[in-house]
Amino acid sequence: MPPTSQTLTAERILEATEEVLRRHGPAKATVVDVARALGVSHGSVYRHFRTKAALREAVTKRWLDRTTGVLAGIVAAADLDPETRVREWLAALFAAKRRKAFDDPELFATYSVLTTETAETVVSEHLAELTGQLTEIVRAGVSAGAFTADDPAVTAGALFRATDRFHDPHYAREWERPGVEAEFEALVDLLLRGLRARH
Amino acid sequence: MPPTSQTLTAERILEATEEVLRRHGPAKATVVDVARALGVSHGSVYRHFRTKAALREAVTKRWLDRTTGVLAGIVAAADLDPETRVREWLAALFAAKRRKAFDDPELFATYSVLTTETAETVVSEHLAELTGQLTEIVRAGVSAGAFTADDPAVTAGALFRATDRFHDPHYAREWERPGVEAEFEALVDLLLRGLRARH
DNA sequence: CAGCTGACAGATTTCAATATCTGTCATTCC
DNA sequence: GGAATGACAGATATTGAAATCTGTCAGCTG
Repeated sequence: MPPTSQTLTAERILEATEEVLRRHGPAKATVVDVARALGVSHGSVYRHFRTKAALREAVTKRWLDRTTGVLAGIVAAADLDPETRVREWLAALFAAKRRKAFDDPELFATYSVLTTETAETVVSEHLAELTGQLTEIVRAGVSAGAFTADDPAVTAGALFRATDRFHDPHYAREWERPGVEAEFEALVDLLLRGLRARH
Repeated sequence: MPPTSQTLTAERILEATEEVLRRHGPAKATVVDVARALGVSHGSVYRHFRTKAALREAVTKRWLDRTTGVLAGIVAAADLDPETRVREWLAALFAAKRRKAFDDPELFATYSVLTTETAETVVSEHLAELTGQLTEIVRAGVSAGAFTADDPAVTAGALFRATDRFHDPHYAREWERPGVEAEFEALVDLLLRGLRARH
């Protein structure tokens, strides 16, 4: 490992951590490994992250935030009609998760483990942000008269939970089974029928 | 342990196995323990179950079937209107799972582990039976003109998956959080709106 | 003097020897 | 003779000693 004599930043540590996690998996990735990969002593890593848990938490948050970013675009697309936006947002969420799980199964498994062991707050903030985005879309649909929803936040929560199977990593194995696409479509159809305002 | 000199049946072995699992948990429950509890040699257990896996599978099936039995009653109640039947069936499923998880958390955890390690077929047959029951109710609702559903089996599948969070043991921790009841109601309301036939 | 190092104590993990368990089957028992 | 036993081989789990890791901090370095 080259001693890469740049200044040591939190960002560089996170990159190295991700690399170490990819190489060794969550069980065997150590702070010493991360330090070695950066060509520094492990004491230096502790200057930027108080504990190993904090480091893992930060790298997990980074990973989760990447997905959030992708979806933000659909929330912003206010020109589309409400139904299409809900449909596309849910489809994009499913597609994003599935792509991650399929493209690099080991890294996905690694982060699945991290999300279960990491502080509750990181994950629940991630989920809160996602349902927040969905609430935004539902609210716009209600304003436009396309949807019926007493409380958009509650309804968005229901939509999000109803589609758990298609974004919760716990179900990742199911995502490659044939027919999932159809199951997803059938569920979203049902949900959108329930969401539609009666004329 | 008294040597209980009754004839050794598969049923008695299953009862003893459940007891041993309750006492020792899934990781430490051995066939030798089961035999000891029955006052027989472990060779006798192997006369009734070819492998330890088969024994665990049988005891798991027994446990799953108990839930299925409870719900069958609601399917049979053809006098209720379709919406009420769907609502009550889903509520009964949630209630049954939640009761099991709450009344005896350790045994519930034990069986949660067993269902993940046990042969895929036992669990998927259980799920198939449940969605079968739900299909029955949806089909009756369509016949009565109360529901719209191109294919009742597909729709029932969507309903079942949409409510995963409220019956999949993986989410058991969520079931004691305050507000779950409301979340459940909101979701079922949304689903029933989607299911209703347009007049 | 701000950032980094490396030695250190206590916690955790690894590893190999030991003990227990699974599954079989020749023999015993009723 | 049908059911149960218990000794056995190979597989799996447990244990405790040694190695590694986490987190701290006094001191070095540029």
